[in-house]
Amino acid sequence: MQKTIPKVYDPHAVEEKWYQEWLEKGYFHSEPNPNKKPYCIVIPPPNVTAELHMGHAYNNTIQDIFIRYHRMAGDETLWMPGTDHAGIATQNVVERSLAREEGLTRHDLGREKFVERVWQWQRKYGSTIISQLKRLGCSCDWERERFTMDEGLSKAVIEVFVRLYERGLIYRGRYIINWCPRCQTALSDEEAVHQDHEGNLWYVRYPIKGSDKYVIVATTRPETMLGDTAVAANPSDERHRELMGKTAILPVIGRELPIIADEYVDPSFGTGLVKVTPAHDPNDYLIGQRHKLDFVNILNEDATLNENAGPYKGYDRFACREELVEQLKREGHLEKVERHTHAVAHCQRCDTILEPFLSEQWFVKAKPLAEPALRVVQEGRIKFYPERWTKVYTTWMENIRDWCISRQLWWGHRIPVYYCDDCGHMMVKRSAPEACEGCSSRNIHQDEDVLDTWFSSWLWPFSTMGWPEKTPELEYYYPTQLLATAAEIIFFWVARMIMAGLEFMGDIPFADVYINGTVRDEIGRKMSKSLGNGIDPLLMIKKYSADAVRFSLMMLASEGQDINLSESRFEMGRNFSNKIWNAYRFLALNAGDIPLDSGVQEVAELPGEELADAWIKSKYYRTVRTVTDGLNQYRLHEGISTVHNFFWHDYCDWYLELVKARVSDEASPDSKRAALQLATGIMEGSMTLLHPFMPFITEEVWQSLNCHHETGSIMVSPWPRPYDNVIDPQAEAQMQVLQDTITAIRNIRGEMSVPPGKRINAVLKVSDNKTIGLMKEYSRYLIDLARLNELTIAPTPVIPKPAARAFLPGIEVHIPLAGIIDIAAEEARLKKELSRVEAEIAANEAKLSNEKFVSRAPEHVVQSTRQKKEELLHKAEKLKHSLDQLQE
RNA sequence: GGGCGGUUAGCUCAGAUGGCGAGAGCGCCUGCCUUACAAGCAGGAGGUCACUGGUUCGAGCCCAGUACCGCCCA
Repeated sequence: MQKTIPKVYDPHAVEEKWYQEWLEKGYFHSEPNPNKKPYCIVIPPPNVTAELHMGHAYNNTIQDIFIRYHRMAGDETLWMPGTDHAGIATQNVVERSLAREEGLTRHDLGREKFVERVWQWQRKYGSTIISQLKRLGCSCDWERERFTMDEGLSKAVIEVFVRLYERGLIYRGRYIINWCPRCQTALSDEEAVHQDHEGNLWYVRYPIKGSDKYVIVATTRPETMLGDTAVAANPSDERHRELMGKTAILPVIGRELPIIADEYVDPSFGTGLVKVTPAHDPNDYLIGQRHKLDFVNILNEDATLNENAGPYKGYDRFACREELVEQLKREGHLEKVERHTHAVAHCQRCDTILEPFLSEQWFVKAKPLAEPALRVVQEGRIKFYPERWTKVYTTWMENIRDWCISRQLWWGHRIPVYYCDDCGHMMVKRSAPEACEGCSSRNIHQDEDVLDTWFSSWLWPFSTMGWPEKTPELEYYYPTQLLATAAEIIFFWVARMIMAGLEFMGDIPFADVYINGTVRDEIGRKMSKSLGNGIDPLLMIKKYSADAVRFSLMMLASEGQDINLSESRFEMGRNFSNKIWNAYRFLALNAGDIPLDSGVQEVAELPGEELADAWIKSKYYRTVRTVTDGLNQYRLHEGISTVHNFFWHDYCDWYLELVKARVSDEASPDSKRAALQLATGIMEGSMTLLHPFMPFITEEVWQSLNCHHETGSIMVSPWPRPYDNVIDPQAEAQMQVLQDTITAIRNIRGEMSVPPGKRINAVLKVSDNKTIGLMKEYSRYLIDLARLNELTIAPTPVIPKPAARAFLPGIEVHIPLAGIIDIAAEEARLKKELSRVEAEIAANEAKLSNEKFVSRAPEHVVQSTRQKKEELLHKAEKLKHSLDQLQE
């Protein structure tokens, strides 16, 4: 015992130390290696502005587990990391700091200087989340870190834009898009977040021209009436048939509105008559096109009203609504107001209410790209885990709409389109043209807009590997094996990567998609900044260790289910770390200088003469099998909970307890060495199985164990091979008999309040000779773990009286403790057991007396029911007899 | 309105292809600083598996419907 090992595991220095070591040794780095099978995951690139939250911690732990597992399993494993330039989010952050610190807007600086500021910001803060991922233990290949605005990735973006344009899949057009008046940019449909709002439904009277009658239209956004250019009803709606072809007069403005018939109108909504505002509603826009209506835009880009709004010019949209409703009421145009809940689109980034806005934007024609992307999923070439997300994906793909990709921002990839100032000619080019192709003018300007950030991240699985160049990386790692991400970006990202992969690489980007659940707070609410209910993973890592955070998250998460989290959950991981540490401490303290290098790699080959040895090996290889299968089938929770259970309960509670006697000072050096060798081998194997989940403590323990380590690190050591032939049902059954006997004695001790330190006598009446042999051979197990003094094992021993008794199949346990037994307690204990047994007998009898059960249930089920009933009857008899004896 | 998930011990959750005495961790009760670990050890209490029908010899699990909670889409 040379060294002092602290009783409590201290993770802080350990985690720091090993991460550095791994980095220095280059274990995270991968190079194409034709001798090995590639295994590659591309990280869902976090926003450069992001700070690590629990969702990141969860998602990246999952990825790291698969990466570490496959690296150990012998694959050439690459985890490709990087960050995303996050156009709107990043521009917002920099604009805010500019305003706060210098009182400037981006317009004060001008585009070029502003973009330079963003780059400065990115260089300064962009690595925050990367260093946080390192703290979590992520084994990404940092030498390959990428950023969506890198030169190479930017080149890929331009290339893709040009190719799609040339294929006719990118077009510019004037359509209704989602407009954020605060960010002052267009957004894609996916960036418009719908929330239910308690609003009103205003019923407004529009006079009919040349009559004293009026029509009543219902609207949730009365201010848009200023842009109305028609009134419409469903052609099948009898109520309004005679109105068709007439003209209504728009109040306030006085514009004449044709009354038209259109299938789109829902007769059950409001009065069955709707106002049509083609420039401010996507459905009305389509009606407008069908009926060749006027498109009257009434809004400025900041959502104030423009000159088309007549008297309301210059009003904010909401002030206008209020005033306008007042005016309608005053002038008798307001029929009634109803409460009405409806979905309102908000900006995903800033939560501002969006406006459907008519403007000129760039779009990707989605259908031709979606068709093959739909097919590869339907054909099972790409699989979703859990499987149910397949339907979410296919439904979206089947109803896909064109993708608005232009953004009125400065931070991002600028659209590679150039216009001649003289002749207006438009050119789509990989690099800026010198002169106009049409008129040779040199007065050329580039499109002001940038591209949606997702227009670069949809290329991520191959742009990070050097596309459009033909690189060895693409050749070797593409398609990748796994994408692990959250459900909310299936549409934004997963679906589009599949489209891009097929279009530009001619192959799927990944084979499996693992969709992890959402991390929620303890009462099931999504963690969010505004609710302030988030738990900071970095803080948790400081308090409980990265291993504990990873372990606890995985213990809580079954496949794809959401997890409700509270800080106390991390104690689970901390406690388990401490358990591991102390098991190690036990071995180290006992081994001292004894070299434990057995010269063999596999636990299966380690000698072990005793039943417990065969048993623990058997349990260990069951665990290897379950964990390995679990990892291969994306059942992480099953994997980690199996090792946890094995290590804590089989290994620590039983095996190490049994080993204690074999390593005591009285034991022979040989037996001590053999026992420690196997105990250490199992420990080592357990660390290996745990390593993907808890990389740090497993490395620390593995390095500290006094045995062979030619690989230099657990993270590059081989994953345990399953040895199903070492799984030994007989040893397990025999051990189970001993364990049950020990537990029965412990139960009596507990119920009788016998102090743990006090040794007691036990008499075992065992009917079967084989079992007698077993129990005699391993009587030490009983004596040590049940804390016995004298132990009698015989077919017909002298049965002591009074005694506490327990009955197992073929075994009677008698604890003769005259004077210590509490007769009343024993009676209560036996009665309780008897009533439980009797209830069970009744249940089994009911089954067996059912003819259909006997005739239709499989033979082995009937058999085991019969046998169970027999055993229980026998036991009940014994219990009754014991109760009678107590009276004596 | 359409789709999906959830409802199992006080709390948070496991329970492939229906055959258990329905499990775990935390919490609770009892006894223990038993020389690896009190972040621990031993023992124990606690559940009509949301509800209603159905299929089946047999349902927590399969089918239909209902209720509540949550998410996605329109």
